[in-house]
Amino acid sequence: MTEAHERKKQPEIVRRALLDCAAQISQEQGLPAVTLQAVADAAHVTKGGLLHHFPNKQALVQAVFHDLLEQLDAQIDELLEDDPDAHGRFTRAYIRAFANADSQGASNWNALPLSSLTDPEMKAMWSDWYASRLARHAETDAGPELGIARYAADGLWLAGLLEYSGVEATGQDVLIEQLISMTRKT
Amino acid sequence: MTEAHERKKQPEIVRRALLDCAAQISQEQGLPAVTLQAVADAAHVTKGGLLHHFPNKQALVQAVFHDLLEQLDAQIDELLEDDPDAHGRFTRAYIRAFANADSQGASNWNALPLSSLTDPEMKAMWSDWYASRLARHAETDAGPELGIARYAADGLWLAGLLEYSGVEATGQDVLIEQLISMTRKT
DNA sequence: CAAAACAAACCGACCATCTGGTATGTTTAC
DNA sequence: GTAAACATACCAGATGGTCGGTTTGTTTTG
Repeated sequence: MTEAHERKKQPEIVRRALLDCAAQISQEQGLPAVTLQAVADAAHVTKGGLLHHFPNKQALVQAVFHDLLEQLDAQIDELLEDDPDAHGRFTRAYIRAFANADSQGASNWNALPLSSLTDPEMKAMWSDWYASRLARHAETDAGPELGIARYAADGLWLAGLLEYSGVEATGQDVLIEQLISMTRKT
Repeated sequence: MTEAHERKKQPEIVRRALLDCAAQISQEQGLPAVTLQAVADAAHVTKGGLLHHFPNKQALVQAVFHDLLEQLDAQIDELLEDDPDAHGRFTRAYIRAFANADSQGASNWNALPLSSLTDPEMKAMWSDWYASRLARHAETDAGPELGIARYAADGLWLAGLLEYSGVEATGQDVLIEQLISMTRKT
């Protein structure tokens, strides 16, 4: 993204740029548009340079996915800290994280996770993350009501991608708050 | 799919075969595997023959999507008839339809709808269908609780695709019944 | 009713383009 | 000076799509 030029030979910066550019292309034009050439061009590197950082395309895409997962993980941790209520704490953070990912423009959290269903390894990545996270919060976030709330958050996020983007955004905040209230102890 | 051979020059059958084969390939190997050649081979037609029925690949994929939408629509209508309770009738049918699409093997209802987020036209197809259907059942299926139930159904369906397929299928039926109960009048 | 005329259904070869990937060279950092 | 960080050149394969032609079905005509 940012002109990672001028400064010479800074592999970590280049690597970051590659990840960011790949994520952006994926969200703006869909995963099929994420070609080695396109990513390399966007990051002001040649295809050879790209393939120096990632041995093949699969590795690149998976790295992007892993990166997004880490961002999500971090954001959830952040939200967890600001929540005094114990019961359903993780579920609330989960809901809010996906709500942000949906509405805010800063989200690279679109096409990739969906299209990743094709790739078994990425499927496993998500499954593992979700399972481990759920295990960690078993004491506060078990129970079917909370599970439904999380599923609804997924559905809401999915719906956000399907809308004409913009239309009928009204009422979404209300729905999210209603989901949050579902996580409170009855 | 079926040997649409022997019987000569039956365009409607060939067209159906092409749609079915494309749908099957898409669900078994993901949408990127849906190539003109692959679909044509599977339907025992040449690429030229395929392109006689569909002017280009986009038209083919959109036709498949349209077809799946019609199937969903029909199944929902079926479920609607067997439901004596008025309030939340559509929402229950929606939930059950997606639950079936998820668990049953007969579902071609996987990769395509997801990957279709790339294509604006298919996005619109879904949006339009959903909006019109919602308008038709405005009197029985308005209200945020029912909306949440539907969103949760979406999320549940999505989760079904992400699982290792098989593991933890337990409890899913319970969750669905819980969703159904959410649609009853309070 | 048969044959000609037309149109639809389908085939097979071909092509321009793009894709991921390799192999090899050149530059920079330590 | 040596190893990492890149660039350049190149390729083999696949993909979507076009085009001319052939087969099959339908309609028209005498």
